[in-house]
Amino acid sequence: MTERSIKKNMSPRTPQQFREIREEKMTLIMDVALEHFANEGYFRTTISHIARHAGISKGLLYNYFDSKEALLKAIVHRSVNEVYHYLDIDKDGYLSDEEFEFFIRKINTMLQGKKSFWRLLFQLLLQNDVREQFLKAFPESDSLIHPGHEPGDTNYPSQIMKMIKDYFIRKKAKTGDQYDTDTETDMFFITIEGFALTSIYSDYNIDKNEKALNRIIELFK
Amino acid sequence: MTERSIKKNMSPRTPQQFREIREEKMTLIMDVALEHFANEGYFRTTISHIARHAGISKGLLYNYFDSKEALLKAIVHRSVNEVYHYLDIDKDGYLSDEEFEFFIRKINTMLQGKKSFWRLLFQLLLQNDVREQFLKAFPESDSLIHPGHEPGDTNYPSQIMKMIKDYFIRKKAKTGDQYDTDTETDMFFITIEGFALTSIYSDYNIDKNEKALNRIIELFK
Amino acid sequence: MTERSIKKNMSPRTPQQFREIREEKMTLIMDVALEHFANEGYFRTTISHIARHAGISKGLLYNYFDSKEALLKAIVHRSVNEVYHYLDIDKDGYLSDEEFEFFIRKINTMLQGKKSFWRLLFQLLLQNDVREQFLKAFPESDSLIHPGHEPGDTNYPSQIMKMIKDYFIRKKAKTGDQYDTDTETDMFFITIEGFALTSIYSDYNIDKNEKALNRIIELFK
Amino acid sequence: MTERSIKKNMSPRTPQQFREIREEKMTLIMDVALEHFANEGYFRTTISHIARHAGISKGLLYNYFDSKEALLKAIVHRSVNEVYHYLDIDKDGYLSDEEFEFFIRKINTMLQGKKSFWRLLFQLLLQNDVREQFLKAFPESDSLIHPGHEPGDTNYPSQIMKMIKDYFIRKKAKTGDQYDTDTETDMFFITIEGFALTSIYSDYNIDKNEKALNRIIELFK
DNA sequence: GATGAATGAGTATTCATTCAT
DNA sequence: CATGAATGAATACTCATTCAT
Repeated sequence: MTERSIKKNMSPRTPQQFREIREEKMTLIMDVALEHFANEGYFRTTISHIARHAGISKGLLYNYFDSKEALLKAIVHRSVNEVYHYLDIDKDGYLSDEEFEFFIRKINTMLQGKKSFWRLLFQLLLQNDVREQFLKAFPESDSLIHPGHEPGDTNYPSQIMKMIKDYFIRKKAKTGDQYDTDTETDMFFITIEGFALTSIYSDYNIDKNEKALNRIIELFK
Repeated sequence: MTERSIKKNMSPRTPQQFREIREEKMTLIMDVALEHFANEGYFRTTISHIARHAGISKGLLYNYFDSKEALLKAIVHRSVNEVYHYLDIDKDGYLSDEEFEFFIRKINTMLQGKKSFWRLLFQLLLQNDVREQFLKAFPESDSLIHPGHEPGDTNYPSQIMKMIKDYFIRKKAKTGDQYDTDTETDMFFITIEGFALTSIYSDYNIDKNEKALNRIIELFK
Repeated sequence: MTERSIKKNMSPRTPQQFREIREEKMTLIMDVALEHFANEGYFRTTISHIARHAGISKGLLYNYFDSKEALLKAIVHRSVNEVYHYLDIDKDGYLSDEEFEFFIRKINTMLQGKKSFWRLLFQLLLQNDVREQFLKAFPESDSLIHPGHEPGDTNYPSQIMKMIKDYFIRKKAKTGDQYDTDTETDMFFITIEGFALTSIYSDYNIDKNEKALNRIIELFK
Repeated sequence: MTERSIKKNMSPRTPQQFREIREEKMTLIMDVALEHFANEGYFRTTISHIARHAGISKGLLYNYFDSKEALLKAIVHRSVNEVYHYLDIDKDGYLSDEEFEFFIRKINTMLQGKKSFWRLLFQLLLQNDVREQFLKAFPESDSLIHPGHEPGDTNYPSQIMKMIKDYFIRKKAKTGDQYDTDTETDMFFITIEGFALTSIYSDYNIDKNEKALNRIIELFK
């Protein structure tokens, strides 16, 4: 009995098992990479570093991802999709009055649970050329991140932007408030962005976060 | 008398002239570098690239700055000092009611005039380790950038934070508003940050900016 | 069965194999580097040069050694350890009369076999600052290289120094010679050093070397 | 009266004064350079460093010396000439019995007074290729440094070597000692070299030096 | 699937030397 | 005579990526 035949006798993995191993490893790699990309920056993080911290070899990493950039894109894709799914944006694109507060709280939960990702995303988007590429790859994410960069934003009303704007139009009609709906929509995004930026630091105070969140709801609901 | 014979006056440059040359070149280099660091990111910007765009040799750049990182630090130092000076924070540390609106508009002017710098600074500060170094180097800048990382902010009341808080305390006393002053201060910083982040993109709409600015003043004044 | 199908056995290298490859390559690099460092000097020897002569890429060299200086240090460490081991200094630290001649001949053998290393070491140690570092790294080697820098050598009697001194004390007692033992020890080291310096040139005459060696034994035995 | 005419009125330097200034500066530069070359090594010492420590500009240094290598050569030339002159070798090339002890003491004085130079020279000569160049430039210095590298040294009997050998021939004839004159000459050079190497460190003990010196005289006189 | 040795193109950095003033 | 800004060729070092096993 050769050594080889011994190996043959060990219960071979099923295709299903292979797929599971693959996905587990990919997730592991992406998690480790995200953490380092976010904390030390994409360029300062080396593939060797990621592989070592993930407990695998560089070669294997390249078995899963074609390149460092592909890894980055996979991470962004994954998280953006999660965000979309989580925010339920595709569903009906309508934000009822009852849903508004819930929506804001959802955003907060999302931020808290994925601080690293947001830190990374902000870093990337602040580089003009990366940002352009990103917007091409995720045209829908535009207003998720920054509202109205396009000169004349009515031309590119992304779904989420439209959803919020509709909310403020209805609110104005109902309450008789005198604000300009476009500006109010912008203010809402500005506030959310400021809130996001402030809260994605690991050492940010959780109490302050909650209080600010309540205040935001108070202001815009 | 030919131009050549004029040149023949071989009197050496005075120390003053040398100083001027130095400062001019350093400013040039820093300006060029900032632009590239901000748009393409620190790591993707090469020293060769900076030198070429500044119209000098790589060697000369190293005559003025010890390393790429030293160049980055010099840029940050310069700009932070300018900001401090511009915002006049050291002067009296007191923000009268009349000054409040003026202060916000000043912030806006500052942002518009130094978009590249702010884009760079945000990128850097989003990296946790860089941010720690920065806070060590500019302890006072703490709340200028992000308020309240310290658990219990009463322990580290930076001057600008204190100045704004005092403003809201007085406002509350005067108007009888029922807000929590700490939270209102935080909200102010959150809003300013969101506003900053939104407005530092080169393609950001100037009209929207002005409207948002007015709304912010309306909300907090 | 073609050669190709044999190769198709894709079993990965074992850790043992990896270790062997590593050690072989490190030895190769160090050998090549030593030769060039010794002959052309540390600074005039470029990493590219070493890599080319070792038949590897620069990158690989840096896979094994962190820097050019680390490579130099590794070489020195390796050789010094070999010398220590070869001279058997740690063993009993006692030099019997019978062993004395053998000891001198051993030194000669060691010099002849590692001329490059000694040429390099002498070069390095002649630089005061390098020498200080070296003495910190190898405190025991002190008298191996140069005896008596310390004012009052009784305070720092390194093992080899002590061993030789003891020999001359015994010799004096036995023969009734009237020399000062400290001075005789110094003279021995001085002579050995002069002998070493003279014999480490590749073109040095082997006959003269043998004659001088015999004369040294005659003088000090 | 223009500024220029004022300068004109200041007593202009005479050609003689110019020459003196020139020589003073050159000496200063060479002294500073030698010190650094010896302590930190030729390659680690930069021109900027030398200029700064000499209190002059780099440009001026190049006014005096064509290149870094030219500076090194000038230093070596100067010192070798001084050594020759000091040892009085050209004079008659004859070393009487009375002169022998004086000669050895002279060597010692020379070593003590120019430690840096000797440290530098040893460093240079230990590099095989530099050594070759040196021997071409100073053929006479050969035996000053190392005796008998040439295969069959009778072919290249340098003056100093011959002088010493003659001394030992006479000594043998007079005393009836049974040594081989060639070997004794070699041993003398070996001992002097070892003595030199040991004593050129700044921290070498002066007492030990004196004792060793006396012992050498005792041994070879 | 898994490993880490090996590559090489790229990048920061150094420093002797030149030159306008 | 004197300065130090300016150059550019050389060199150390990095790191994504490939590949044999």
